[in-house]
Amino acid sequence: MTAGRVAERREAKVASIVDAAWKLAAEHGIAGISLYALARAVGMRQPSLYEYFDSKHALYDAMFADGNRQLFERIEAVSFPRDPRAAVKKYMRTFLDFALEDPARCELLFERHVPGFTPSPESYALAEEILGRAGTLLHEAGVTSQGDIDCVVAMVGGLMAAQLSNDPGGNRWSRHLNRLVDLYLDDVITRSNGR
Amino acid sequence: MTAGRVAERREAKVASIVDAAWKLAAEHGIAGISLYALARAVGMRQPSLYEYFDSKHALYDAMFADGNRQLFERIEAVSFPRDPRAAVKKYMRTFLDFALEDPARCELLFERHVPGFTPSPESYALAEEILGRAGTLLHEAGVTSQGDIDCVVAMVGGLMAAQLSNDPGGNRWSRHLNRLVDLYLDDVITRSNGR
DNA sequence: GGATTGTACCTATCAGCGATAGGAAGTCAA
DNA sequence: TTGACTTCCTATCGCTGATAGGTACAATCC
Repeated sequence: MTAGRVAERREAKVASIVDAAWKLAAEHGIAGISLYALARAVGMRQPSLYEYFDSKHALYDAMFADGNRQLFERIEAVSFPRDPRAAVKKYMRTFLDFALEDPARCELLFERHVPGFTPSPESYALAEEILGRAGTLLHEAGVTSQGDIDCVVAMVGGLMAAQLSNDPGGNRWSRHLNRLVDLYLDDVITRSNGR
Repeated sequence: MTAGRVAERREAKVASIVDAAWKLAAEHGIAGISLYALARAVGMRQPSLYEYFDSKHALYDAMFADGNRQLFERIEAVSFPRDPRAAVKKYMRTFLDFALEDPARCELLFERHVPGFTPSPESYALAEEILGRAGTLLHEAGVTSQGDIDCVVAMVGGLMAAQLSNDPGGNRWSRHLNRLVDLYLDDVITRSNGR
C-alpha cells in the first residue's frame, strides 16, 4: 500500500493550508478566517481550496483534528511521575499550558466559538482519547466516580476559560490549578474513607 | 423631563425587536440571527432596523444589556438566607439556573460566542454589578482574597460551560454546585485558621 | 509513445450577509 | 399650514462561502 506521489503531494498541500489557517486564526480569531485570504496565503485563488476541503467546516474539522494531534504529541512527549496525584497535576498542567498558549486554537478545540461547527466523529475520537487518558490517571489517583471526574474536568475548563477571557497571557486563574486539584483529590479521599 | 410620545414609541419598538431577536437566537443560536429574518419578524424590511441599531453589534449590545437586566431582576426577586454560606449557594444556584435555562442567552452573556462582539462599558456595568454582589456575598462568607473569589467564579463558570456543551437540559454537572461551593468555602476557612 | 484518465488550478458567477444612499410617506410642533 | 423630524421603503454596495465549467499538466494504461 504505497502512498503514491499524488496522495503524498496532496497531504503536504493540505498540511500547508492548515498551517496557514492557524496563522490567520491567530491574527483574526478562529471565526475570522476568510477563505479568500487563506487561499492567497498559500498562493491560490479562493475556489481552488475546494479541491482540498469540501466546505469551510471541513477545514475547521481538519484544524480540530490537527490541534488535538498537537496536544496528543505534547502529552506523549511528557514523562509523568509515578505518583498518581503528581501525574494528574502534570497532565492537567500540560493541558492548561497547551490551551493557553494559542487562544485561537483554544477557541476551536475547547470552546465552541465557531457558530455551526461540530467536529466529525473521526476528529473527535482523538479528543476523546485525550480525555480518556485524563480519566485513567484520575482513576489511578482514586477518582473513580464519573461525577468526580466531571467535576475535575469542569474545574480545569473553568480555569482555562476564565484565564483566557479575563487575563489572556497572564496566570491569574491558571496559578490555582495545582491547589484546586489537590483540594478536590483530598476531598475524594476523605469521602471514600468516610464510608 | 417628559418621555415624549416619540421616544416612548421608539423604546417600545426597540424592546419588541430585542424580544424577537431572543426568539430567533433560541432557534438558530445567538450567532445565527439574520437581520433580514429579524426585520421580517417585526414586520419590517432589513434596512429599517438601522433606524434603531447602528449595527448588528449594537443589537447584540442591547441584548447583552437586556439579558443582564433579566438576571438582575431574577436575583432581586430572590430572598437570600441570613447565613452567608447559604446565601452564596443560593446566589450561585440562581445564577446557574438562569444561565442554563436559555442556551442562546448564555452564549451571549457568559461565553463569547459572537465573533467580534465586546459589550459596551454601559452594558457591561450591569454585569459587573451582578459579579460584584457575588463578591460581596463571598466576602461575608469569609472569602476575602481576590484569588479565592476568582476560583469560585471559575468553578461555577466551568460547571455552566460543561453542563451546557455536554448535557444541555440535564444536571450532570450543575448538581455538583452546592458540594463544590461547600468544599471550597471549607478550604478557605481551614486555610485562614491555619495561620 | 501516444491516448486516456485524473489532478490541480483557473475565471466567472451565484446567493446570502451586513451596511449605506437616497427618497417617500407619515407625524409632530411652531 | 408649514417646516422639521421620524419612520419606513427600494436599490445597491462589498464581502462571504459555494458552485459551474473550462484548461493545462501529470499519471497511467494499451
